[in-house]
Amino acid sequence: MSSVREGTYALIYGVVRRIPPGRVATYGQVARLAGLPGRARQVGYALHALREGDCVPWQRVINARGEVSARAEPGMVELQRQCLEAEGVVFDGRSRIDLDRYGWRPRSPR
DNA sequence: AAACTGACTAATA
DNA sequence: CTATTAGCCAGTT
Repeated sequence: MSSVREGTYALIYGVVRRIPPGRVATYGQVARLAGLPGRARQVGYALHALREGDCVPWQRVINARGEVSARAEPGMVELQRQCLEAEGVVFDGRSRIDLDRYGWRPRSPR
């Protein structure tokens, strides 16, 4: 069926799940790919609502500046960074990721 | 049902 | 580079 009126969050999770390991996507990019252009904020809120066990690689979503966005819970930023580094993503001296190099490019040869 | 709450971004100064 | 402004929507209380 067309028009499966899933919650906005479900659409977002669907996109995030497609981000391959070792790659990152920005909130705005995820929003656009989910068919929700301009709703980058909602992506962040959706990820915040995630629970363990949802199998969504939330760690691969970062902000447009190429950095891990600040979270409410302390320690989570470092956790996210560690998870990404474990996938091979490299942070520069200012804790930023080179989107030009690690940004996910859908429909593009790996 | 109204108010509150948030893991953002792009443009401008 | 930082600060400010405006646009954004849905799940919770």
